[in-house]
Amino acid sequence: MKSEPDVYSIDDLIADGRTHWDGVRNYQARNNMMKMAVGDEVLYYHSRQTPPAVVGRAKVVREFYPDFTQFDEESSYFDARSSEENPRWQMVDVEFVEKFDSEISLTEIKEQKPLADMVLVNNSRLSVQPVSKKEFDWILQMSQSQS
DNA sequence: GCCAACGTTGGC
DNA sequence: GCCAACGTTGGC
Repeated sequence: MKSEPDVYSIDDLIADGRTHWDGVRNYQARNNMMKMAVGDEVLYYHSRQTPPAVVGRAKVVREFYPDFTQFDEESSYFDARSSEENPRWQMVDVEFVEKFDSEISLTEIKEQKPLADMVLVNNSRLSVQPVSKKEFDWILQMSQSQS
């Protein structure tokens, strides 16, 4: 899961303990969230920083339910085409697990041959994307060997 | 801050 | 249902 650190960083997640992942307004990203189950592990990625990087881990603690910001006219995430009866957008709740001692930059990830097929490497625009177990474990390993 | 890549919208 | 125009994301 990607977040712009200016908007909601992993330190914000540490402070909150857990949070609802509101504001996803892309169908592919939404569909990926709808596949998540309680207990699923999440890599936490900071986009739009230099360099962009995986900065830690979280886990899913509540499966998808309607994103309330879509009904809030005050919110920038408001969607007039959505209704409570027929919501377009969903969110999940995630809980903080770990902040890596050293960030795993996108540059380093791109250097790893076993990670060549990661969605992160091939479709940089998707904000919620699937990670295979192999990829997940590989990145976790990288974070442990760097610290 | 720029701009390529991608997603969405809407006219036809 | 195609595709041009537009808006957004995110790496650089």
